[in-house]
Amino acid sequence: MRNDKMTISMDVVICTMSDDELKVVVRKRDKAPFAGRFELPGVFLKADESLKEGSRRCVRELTGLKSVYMEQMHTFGEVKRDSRERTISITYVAMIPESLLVDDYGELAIDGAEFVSMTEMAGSKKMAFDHGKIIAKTLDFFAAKAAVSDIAFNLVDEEFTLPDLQRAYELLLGKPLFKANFRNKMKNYIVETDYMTVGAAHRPSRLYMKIG
Amino acid sequence: MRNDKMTISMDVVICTMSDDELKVVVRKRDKAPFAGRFELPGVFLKADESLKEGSRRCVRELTGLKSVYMEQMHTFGEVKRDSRERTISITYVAMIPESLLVDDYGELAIDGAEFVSMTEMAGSKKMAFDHGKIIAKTLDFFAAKAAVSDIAFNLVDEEFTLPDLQRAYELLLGKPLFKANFRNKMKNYIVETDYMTVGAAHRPSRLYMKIG
DNA sequence: CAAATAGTGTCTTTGAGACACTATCGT
DNA sequence: ACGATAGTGTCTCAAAGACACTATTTG
Repeated sequence: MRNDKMTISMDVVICTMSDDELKVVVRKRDKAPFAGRFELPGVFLKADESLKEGSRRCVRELTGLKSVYMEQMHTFGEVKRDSRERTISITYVAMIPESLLVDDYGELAIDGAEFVSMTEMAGSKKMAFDHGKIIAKTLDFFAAKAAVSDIAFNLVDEEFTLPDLQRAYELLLGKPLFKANFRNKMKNYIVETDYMTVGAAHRPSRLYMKIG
Repeated sequence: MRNDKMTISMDVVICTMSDDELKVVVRKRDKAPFAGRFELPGVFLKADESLKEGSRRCVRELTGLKSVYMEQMHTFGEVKRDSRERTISITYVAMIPESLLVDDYGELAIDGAEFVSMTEMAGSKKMAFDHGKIIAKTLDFFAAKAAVSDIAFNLVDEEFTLPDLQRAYELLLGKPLFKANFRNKMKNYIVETDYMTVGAAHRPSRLYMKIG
């Protein structure tokens, strides 16, 4: 019986919401193959760590964050997806509120990494390897998942405004929602705090928190 | 940089509907570890085949069937899931109408394999390795998927009765459905044929086909 | 005041859920 | 006629979808 061993890469689609867009954290490759293109952050799985540990290590090494919402998304294994060597990519999705990723100037606070628009990179040749395909699949994953779960809450801070939460839902679902309907539905899952946003040139927005 | 290589096992949860239950095709192990327990059919992924090809090969070698509905489900990679050697299990789900699997006596027509109840094996210690956990996860996968897609059609023949299709939905969703409501909803996705079931000691049932 | 965004009231339409009934076979 | 399963009609209620309105801030 043949028993070919292979390299396992744990790649993570680290997503956040910024400038009314879904963004993903990427690095620019400086070596062949695909020099100059973007790649998803990834690590090689170690012999003594589980998939969850490996993907968490990837996020931790890059962002310094330890408790981040993560979920396994899909495993990619086309024979030639990496021209150098057969590599299986087990991909996880991470969702992080923007506030945890940016510095005081609103810039991504990770050396050698940057935010790029997910819709722009979905299926794009600007991404190295099959990473454009991975991002495209992530968008499908989001649309399916946001319709039946709470994942949108992972894109906002612990205290959030309803307009912000609605934007998160809309970006994940890929379609606009009616404000009044959205707010009615959310009523059951949130509680108001006593705080309001301040300083904007329009009516202030109340801050809410998630229930459960 | 470390780059540990690992063995990849493609394991397939081959499901069908039989005796008003979801059944999965398993083999009884005759060697340690877990001798005497059931295991899911699986193959080791070859260096020159994709994940899809590997999982299809598994199904083909076991059943002889070539065009079967299959979908990637989840990848399991706990360090000690196989005591002999670190093995990553990339699991696919296959759904096959019972008629394609059984002989003239209604018995599973595969040497050394048998049908067992999925609900009975979900999380059970009767399964080798973490295969009980894999089956449990498959049931969750089904419940989520059947609510938003047509996978249930994969459990019935090309021409099927509505009572049969409803049973498929109910088993996948894990809950009973109201007949009248179910039929109203299905109206848009099926067409009637001119044929009816015969011979049963009750009113005959019309055969339908899927649209699209 | 105007511009901009936050937030509410309410109508219509759709579909989920539920129940009761009728229909047609074999024995 | 009876037991069994197939199939239909219809009511209710909750949620989706849609629109129009009011409210509160800054400049």
